[in-house]
Formats: sequence, structure tokens, C-alpha cells
Amino acid sequence: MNLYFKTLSKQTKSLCRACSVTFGSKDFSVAVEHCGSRNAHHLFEKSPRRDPLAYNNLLFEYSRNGLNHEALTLFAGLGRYGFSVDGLTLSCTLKACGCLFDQLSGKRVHCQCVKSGFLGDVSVGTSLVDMYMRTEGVRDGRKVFDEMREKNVVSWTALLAGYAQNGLHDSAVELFFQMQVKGVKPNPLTFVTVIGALANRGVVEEGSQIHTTVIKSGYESSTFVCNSLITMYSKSGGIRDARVVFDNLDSRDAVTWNSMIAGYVKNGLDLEAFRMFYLMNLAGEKLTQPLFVTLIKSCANLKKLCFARQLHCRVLRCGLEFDPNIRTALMVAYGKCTEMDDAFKMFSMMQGVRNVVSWTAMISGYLQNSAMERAVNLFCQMSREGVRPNDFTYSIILTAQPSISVLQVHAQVVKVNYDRSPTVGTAMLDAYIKTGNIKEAAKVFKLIDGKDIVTWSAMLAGYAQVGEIDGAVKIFLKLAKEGIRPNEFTFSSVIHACAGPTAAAEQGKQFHTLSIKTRLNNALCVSSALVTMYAKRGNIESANEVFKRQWERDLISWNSMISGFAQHGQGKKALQIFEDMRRKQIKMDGITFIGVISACTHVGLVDEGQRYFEMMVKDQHISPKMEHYSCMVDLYSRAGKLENAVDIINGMPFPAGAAVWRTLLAACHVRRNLELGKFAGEKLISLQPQDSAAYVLLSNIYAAAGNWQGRAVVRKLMDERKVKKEAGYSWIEVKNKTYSFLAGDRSHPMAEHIYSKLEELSFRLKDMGYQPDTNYVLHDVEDEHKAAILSQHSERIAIAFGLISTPAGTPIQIVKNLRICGDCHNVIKLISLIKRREIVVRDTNRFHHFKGGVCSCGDYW
DNA sequence: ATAGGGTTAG
Repeated sequence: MNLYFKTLSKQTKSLCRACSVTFGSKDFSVAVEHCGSRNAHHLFEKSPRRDPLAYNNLLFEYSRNGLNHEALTLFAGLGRYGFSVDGLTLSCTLKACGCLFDQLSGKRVHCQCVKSGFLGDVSVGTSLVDMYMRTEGVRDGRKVFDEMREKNVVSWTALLAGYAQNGLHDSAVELFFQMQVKGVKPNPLTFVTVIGALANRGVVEEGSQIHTTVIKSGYESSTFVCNSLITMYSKSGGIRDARVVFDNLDSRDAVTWNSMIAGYVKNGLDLEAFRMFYLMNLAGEKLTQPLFVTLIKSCANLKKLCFARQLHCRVLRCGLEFDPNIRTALMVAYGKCTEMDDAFKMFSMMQGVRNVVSWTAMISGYLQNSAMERAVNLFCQMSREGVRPNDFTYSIILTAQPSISVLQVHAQVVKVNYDRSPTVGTAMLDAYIKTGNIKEAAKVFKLIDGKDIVTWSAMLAGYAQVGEIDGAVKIFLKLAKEGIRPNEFTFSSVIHACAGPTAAAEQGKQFHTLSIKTRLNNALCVSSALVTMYAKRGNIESANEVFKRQWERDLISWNSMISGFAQHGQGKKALQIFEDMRRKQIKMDGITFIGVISACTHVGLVDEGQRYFEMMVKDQHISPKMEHYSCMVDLYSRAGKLENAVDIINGMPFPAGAAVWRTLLAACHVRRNLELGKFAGEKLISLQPQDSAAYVLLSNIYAAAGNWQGRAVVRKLMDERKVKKEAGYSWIEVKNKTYSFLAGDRSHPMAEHIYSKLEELSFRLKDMGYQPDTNYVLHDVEDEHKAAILSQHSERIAIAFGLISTPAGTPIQIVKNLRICGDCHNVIKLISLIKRREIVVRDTNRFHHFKGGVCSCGDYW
């Protein structure tokens, strides 16, 4: 018989016609083996005698070989001939329905099960559960399961797998514990399924519990089960645990090695992945297709061109060069290594087998190499060649700003119904945020179906960027309410929002606490954001505490700490951090030096500042930008060396911008240098005719010199150009609420109180010999009036309010949107002495810590 | 196999 079928396979058709052999049921598996399933069907149809058993067996073979359509057709035939079906056939047919997502046929088979009395059969019941789970949500499958009289491990596993596949990972895990309570022992497949569910949920706690159950059940050395444990641990960040499982295994298969190496890649330990790969080669394990993909990805992460090329060679040697996945992975790797020519070569060789994915990968490569135009061209060409962009394509092309119009892409996205997709929607809202259109971004956000953590974080970051703290905090609370777990990026953004001037100081601390509870506080981006937040919120000690405890540091945390200390006037500490950074040979950038030079500026270390500037250019090979020149101008001019400042401007390799002139102008104001001030002011006004600060500073310089005519000219110019002076605000936070005050503000319900406090203060100040420095008043009025105007500056009102609404001895914190004036600076020093309060004022430029009559800036700011 | 979110200066 065997031989007969062997011959048959060669000339099936002709022989079939000729043959009149009766087929025994068992012979079918032989037939399928030799002829392939399709031919077996053909063979069977031609056969003069068809018995029901043979039919059933053929169906089994179809199902086993994944020929689902054939199985369904055959099942219909069974009914036509009136052949009886057995439980196995029903199960196989149900499986085919499930695989084809054909619920209609599935329901028909369900009826058959009822009619033929097989519903009580465990296998049939289980197959029904599985079919409903695949074609419908979990509800119908659950119903069948609950109605089953008898249930075994397989039924439980089917149910559990159904929950997991429908994304209900928590319920799947719960079922796992329930089945054990019912005395059903999990089998290897159960373990693999539940471990997979856990891995997709990303939690380790129950993971180790289930690991213990694996050991107790005696599957400790099952390669199948342990492979999934490795994946689970590496997905939830427990790469070390994954390695322990790996090391304890006696027999490892290709999947074991692949999972372990993929785990290292997923956790960003690409070098470790390659070490593992080396060990794998020593162990004699063969390279398989998925591992090629993983390793090539890893090359892309490492940007190691030579590794990629070596792997490319091995791909050729293994004859896998036509595998589309490997090709795409190689293209991506070349793109990441900035070898766009090589990537394009691979892409053009793919003619004929190019699909959306390879197009998208290519476009993405150009975008990463900032070749916006080429990316956009490719995007257009793709559409011309009839390849339709998918959600991935749209989400990357939206980053091609400003080469594309967000509005146009948005319109196209709506047309193809991708506007509700989380990836495309998120990319779109981010694109709107980048164009500053937060309203449109919020609209897009609302429409997105199934918002995930990335979507929420993007929206939160948007609010943080435009300084809408309340919006940011609201988003955070909302996502938490919806049961979404915030991740490190979410915390990083919300903490960033709390660094803004109007955020309550407590709020930042609360998010810090929350990040500790969720164990995300040590993530690099979170700890960096915390350093920045505390430094900006005036709590330099906490900033330093977080900085010291950081597990790892990036350039941003170093930079934040340096500029933090600089702003608080602790120049020496800023420089210590910098020297530490230099000793550890950490790569620095231009921003590091902005911090360092401004640290020197705030403590008046002119020569050191000069030295660091030279170090930046000569040792670090960082070419100075506009910002560095304004720092240098600031350094000299605050020390009163206006000539050196002018020399710097004259020696610049490009024309000085507004920032540089503004710095010089401010210095001229402090130093009362009318001539230079006029020059700088005119330059600034010509560069930024709408900048109110320019006019105000210049008119103040005229006023200070008693040149009322000059001042009037500037004022007139300001009126003509409709430039409004920015109003001076001060904020103070009392009991988690932020209060803001304008100069002369009487809108607060406690205004009476506040003003009597101010009066009381002015008496005490006079007693101490205080004389108002009326040079800081812009108005052309009598001295008496000037004093009154000074005493009503917004920061003083805020302080008075702080004094009456907080208990004695508590520190007062004020935030100002303008720079503090010299007279207020004197007054606050005295208040800190009289009232024995520590007062911290953050202006646009730096922090002033007033205590016992002195300020941390040493009157140098 | 391809994708979307974050942190730094004045």
C-alpha cells in the first residue's frame, strides 16, 4: 500500500482515475504524507468507495495541516452524504472555524454538536470554547465553558488562552489560580499560556509565584516551559532572572538561545546579546531566521556597521538573503548606521517583493538621517506605485515637519480611517503640539480609540510644553482613573510640568512620591526630570539629593545640576560638579558650558569664566553659539567690564543677535551707561521691534540719567508700534493654592490686611534707616510718589500676604515673571531680618535666598 | 520585518 501511494504522488490524477482500490481509514495519513493533503482530497473524490471513517480521517488530516477551507468544505460534504460524525471531527472542524474567524460556520457546527449529542464531550466542549474565543469576544466562550459538565486541563487552558488573546491578561492569570483551587493541575501548555499573559502585562510579582508553581509541578527542566519564563522575565525587566532560568536548563534548543538573546536586546543590553551569540556558536547551535532578525536589530541599536556587514555575509552563506524580514531588518540597520546608500541598494534590489513594511522602513531611514525631502518623495512614490500606506507609514511621515503639511496628512488619514488609531493619532497630536496648536491636538486626542500609555503621555507632554500645568495634571489623574499604568515617560513629563512657575511646589513632591511607589523613580528620565524640577522649584538641596542617588546619569542630569547650582548662586558647587564630570571623562555639550559660564557669572569669577570658554573651544571642540556669546557678554558686563563685553561682541564670527544686545542693555542699565545703552537698545529694537523689554530698559536708562526727553521719544515709539509693557506678576503658594499679584493689586479679598501689613513694614524699615532707591522707578513723578510706587511692587504684596497667611518662621517662596529690582532686593533683605523668615525669590534669571539680612547672590545679579 | 511619547541654558 505504501509503495502504491508513493507512485501515486507522482501522477496522482491519471492514477486516481484508474484506481479502484478501497481505502482503509488509516491509509489516509499515508496518502496525505505522500501526496500532500490537496491531492489526497482529489484522490478521495475520485475513489469509487467512500466510507465515513475515511472522510473523518481526511478531515483530521486537513485540520492538522492547516487546510481550514478544505476541512470546512469536507464537513459540509459529510452532512450531504448523511455520514455520521464523531467527536474528533467536530473538534477539528471547530478548530478550522476558529482559525478562519468564521463564526457563522462555527455556530452551525455548534448546532450539530447539540443535535448529535456530542456537547457533553470534553474535547468538543473545549473546541467550542476555543472557537468562540477566537471569533467573538470572551463572553460566548465563557458561557460554553460554564455549561460544560466535565472540564479538564485542556478546557481550562483553552479558556485561559482565550482571555489572554483578547488582551484580558489579568483575568487569564486569575483563571490560572482558580483552576488550581478546583484541583486541576496545569500542564506545560497551561504554563506557557499564563506565562505569556503575564509577560504581555509586564508584571513580575505574580511571575515569580508562577515560576515557583512550575518548579513544584516538576517542569523545572522543561525547555518548552522555561523558554517562556525567559521571555516573561526579559519583557518585564527581570533580565537577570531570565538568565538564571537559562543557566539552570540542561537542554537548550534554538528557541532558548533566541529568547535569551532577544531578551538582552529588548533590555538594551546589546553587547551582552552578542556575547551570548558567541557562546551559542561555541555550543554548536545553528542560526535560525528569527535570530538573524534579532541580531541585525541589535546591530542597528549599537550602530555597529561592521557587525551588520558580518551578519549580512552570514545571511548570504545561509541562503537567507531573500527572506523579506531579514532584508528589511538589514535595511533598517544600514539606515541607523547612516549608510543610506547601502540601505537603498537593498531596497532597490527588492523590486517586486517590496511591501508596505519595506517602504515604511526606507522612509523611516531617510527621516532618521534628516533627509526629510527624500522621505516625502518616497512617500509620494509609494502611493504612485499603488502601495497603500498603513498606520506605521502615516505615523512616521507625520514627523517629517516642516516638509509636510500636518493638515494635508490629517485629511488623508481621516479618509482612510486611521484617525482613531493610537499610533497615527498620537503622531498627529504630537505634530500639532510641535506646531504649537494644542487645541487641535486635544481634538485629535479625544477621537483616539483605545488610548494607550503612549497616547496619554504625548498629550500630557503637550500640556507640559505649553505650560498648562492643570491640563497636564488632569491628564495624569484621568489616565490613572482609567486603570492605565503610568510609565517612566509619563512621570518625566508630569514632573517637568511641575517645574513650571505656576505649579504648586507640593505637586512636584507628590509625583516624586508616586514615582517611588511605582518604582519608576530610578528610571533615568524620571530622575533627570526630578533634578530639574527641584532645582527650578528652588529646592536645590532636594535636587542635589536626587542627583547624588541617581543610579545612572546622563548629560541632562549633569547639566541640570550645574545650572541649578549656578542659578542658586552656588557657583563653587556648580564648578565642583563640572570638575567631577571632567574627571569621569563624561562627554559634555554646549549646554554644559552655558551652565558653567553662568555659574562663574553669578559669583563674579570673570577669569574662570574666560578659562572655561577657552576650554570649551580648545579641549572639547565645541564651537560657541549665540547663547555662549551672550553668556560671555553677561560675564563681563555684570562685573562692570563693559569694554570686554563690547570686545566679545566685536570678535564674534557672526552678527550678534537679540539675546546678546539685551544682555548688554541690561548691564548698561545697572551700570548707568547711557552711551553704550543707547547703542545696544537701538540694535535690540531694530532686531526685535515688538520686544517690550528693549523699550522699557532703554527708557529706564534715559530716566536714570534724568534725560526725560530721550525717555519720551522711546515711550512714543512704543505707543506708535503698539508695544505693551509686560506686567510684573508675583506668585506665592499658600496651602497648595497659588495666588498671583500685580503691582498695586487690590483684588485680593484680604487686600486691607495686606496693605496694613505693608504699612507696618515700611515703618519698621524706616526705623532701620532704609531709604528708597527711586532710581528704579520709571515714572516721571515726584520722589514721594516714587517711594509709594516702589512699596507696591508685586513681590512685596506677595510677601506681605505670605507673612499674614503662614505661621511664623516658615519660609516664604515667591516666583516673579520679571527681574527683581534693586530696591525690592534691599527691602526683602531687611524683611528677612526683621521677620526672621527665609524668603526665596525666583525671578526670570536666578534664585535669591534671603536670610538674616543677606542674599545668596551677594548683591551680585 | 516597519511606528507614535520624555528630560537640559538665559
